[in-house]
Amino acid sequence: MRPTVHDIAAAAGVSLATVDRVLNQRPGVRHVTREKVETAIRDLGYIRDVAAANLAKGRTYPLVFILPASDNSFMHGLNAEIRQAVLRSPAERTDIRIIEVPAFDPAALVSVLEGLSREKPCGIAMVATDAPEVRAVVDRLVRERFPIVTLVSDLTGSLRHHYAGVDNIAAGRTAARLLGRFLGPRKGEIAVLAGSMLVRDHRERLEGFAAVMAEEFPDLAILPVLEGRDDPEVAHRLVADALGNAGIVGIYSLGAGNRGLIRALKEKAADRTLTVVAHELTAHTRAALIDNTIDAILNQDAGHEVRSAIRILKAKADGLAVIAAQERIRLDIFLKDNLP
Amino acid sequence: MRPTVHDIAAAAGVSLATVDRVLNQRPGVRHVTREKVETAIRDLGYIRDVAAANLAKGRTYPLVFILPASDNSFMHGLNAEIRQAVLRSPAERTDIRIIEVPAFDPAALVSVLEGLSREKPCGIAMVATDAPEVRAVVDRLVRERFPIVTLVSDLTGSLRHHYAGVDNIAAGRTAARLLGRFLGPRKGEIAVLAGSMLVRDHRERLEGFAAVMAEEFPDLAILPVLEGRDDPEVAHRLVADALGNAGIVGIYSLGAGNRGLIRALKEKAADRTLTVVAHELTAHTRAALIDNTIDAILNQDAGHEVRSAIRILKAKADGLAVIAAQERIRLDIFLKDNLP
DNA sequence: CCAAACTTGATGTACGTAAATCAAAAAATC
DNA sequence: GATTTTTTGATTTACGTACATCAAGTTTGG
Repeated sequence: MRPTVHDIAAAAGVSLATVDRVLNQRPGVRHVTREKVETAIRDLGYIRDVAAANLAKGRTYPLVFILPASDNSFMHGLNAEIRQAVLRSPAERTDIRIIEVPAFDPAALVSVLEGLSREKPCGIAMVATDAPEVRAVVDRLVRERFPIVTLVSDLTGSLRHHYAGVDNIAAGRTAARLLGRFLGPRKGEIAVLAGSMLVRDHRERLEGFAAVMAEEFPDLAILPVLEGRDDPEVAHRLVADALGNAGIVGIYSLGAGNRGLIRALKEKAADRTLTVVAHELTAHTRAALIDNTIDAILNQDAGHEVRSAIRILKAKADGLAVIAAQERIRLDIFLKDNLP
Repeated sequence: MRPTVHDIAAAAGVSLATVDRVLNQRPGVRHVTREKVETAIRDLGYIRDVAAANLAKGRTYPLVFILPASDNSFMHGLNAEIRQAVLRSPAERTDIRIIEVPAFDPAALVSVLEGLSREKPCGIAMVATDAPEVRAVVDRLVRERFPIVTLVSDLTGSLRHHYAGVDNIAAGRTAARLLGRFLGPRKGEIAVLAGSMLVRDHRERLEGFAAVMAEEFPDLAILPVLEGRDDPEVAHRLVADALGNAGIVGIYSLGAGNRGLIRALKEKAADRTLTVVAHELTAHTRAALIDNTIDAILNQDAGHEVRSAIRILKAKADGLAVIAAQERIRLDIFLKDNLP
């Protein structure tokens, strides 16, 4: 059997109360006594039974998820996954609240975060908007000992404890290689459809994409980025216009709004053999992959991101370790053959 | 607060002891009383606190992993992941034992399984050897209420509760599409290196591969399968020989023993532009992907498989639900840009 | 050396469930 | 209606930890 508090008390020659004081870092223990207890803990390999401790404490984990109020499939999916997690709350002792903030609005995000510092949740997961003032509040909250993880979009250079999302530079690079390899010896131009170059993940995807294109596929030229604002209508118009250019052989869609892209492709390019790589698996992109309108989809598993964020926040709140490999968010590549 | 046993006792107008009898399916409760209690449970939305229950029971989960004693990187990796899980045992209340059986030996597997039926573990995870007699014992054990999951290699048509592994037909199909698309307009022959056609997962990969090749890439012909017995030396010899054929433009390696494949490629095909798709990410295949000897790697995450198997066995033992999406084992596709 | 401050022990209750025991009540059997 | 059997209640202990209280012990400082 694994050792209990009683065993350490006996081993250290102190009372249960003293062991408790050491374990929970309560005052009133002399330095030498504390060391005796800590030695016993190490020697016996004592590990606190978190389940029993939580039971005794009646602990719950109040968590807050901060999401941009964006009306696209991916954010809807992310929201749905968090609501799934809410359903599991009783079993997981979590108490999850979702706060929506206007998208691309650092000030709004900052004020929400400042409100939270009063409310004392035991963890915050946020889709970060990349701005200095956001970084500043996040750093302050981390210093005040709030566990914070960024979700989907990171806040590089901040003190956030963890990023639950994909490596977007790698995603862009992968898209470039897929597109380049699929096109083989063909030469021509590549159209890139993004949401907005103000969003860090989109910038990073483009950066990775452009890098590999330049290094390895010099016969393919990237056209100026089309900013579709993650809006299907805008995307449709931009892509339909762009397809007037007969030199386009491939498209990389690195943001949302793929519904518009797909419609434009079906209207204007049914007769052309375009190679298309898009991000985010939704009902629309899935159908387009199956009917060969899209050739490959890169995806991040929103469910995994949410579950991972929760696990990490709980672990941080308890000062426990996590299984690193389990928390790595993969870049999923879907061809029509390996769809889930 | 969520309701406790006390609340249902009060609501049903019975004593705590009776609630306990109902919850734990102990005898000595009249039918009508049992129904009263069950109604109260539903009405109040009572959920048993598994942590408290496990604490009270002093429950541990004795689990058994049965693996083939194969000396290849993948099985070593799988073994290592299980040992990692053993290290987490205290926190997870598991008690994991690994049993190795001779590979490809249904009789050995059967006798181990029969031995287990006496020992009463609360769950069994096994890399299945696909044979009728194995299916028979598995079905018998499942009927005797042992939770069983197959790992890596499935036992189709048996009553096993779950399969923690990838869809190998989809894997083969994906490999074919990658190879076909990467080769583009090139015509020629494709060499396939397998471990053994006696193993179900290898047969399935080939089946999926051949299907897509036939449907979509008629200019590429599949050569007779090279059976490398998952052994680097054998694989090396077979591939080196095969490369005498100048018509080969691509290789699909669907088993283990890739070290031999890679060496053969470097010796005999450094000057040729072969397209190569291989399975399983190891130190060797990773290096080969980076230096362009291999173009894509398909992988199954052994760590995920092990953790998933454990979660599922525990859930089955407690009669609880699992998060289906979390337990789906992805087919990972790695290009040199999205390596972990 | 005495008082104040600090340190430690002893003890009890709680968390939500499991499981056992024994007594009492109800139902079924004759 | 008495007897046996079944059902139910009441109560207790336990799991491993948290946390509070109070008494007793040990150090300090003056």
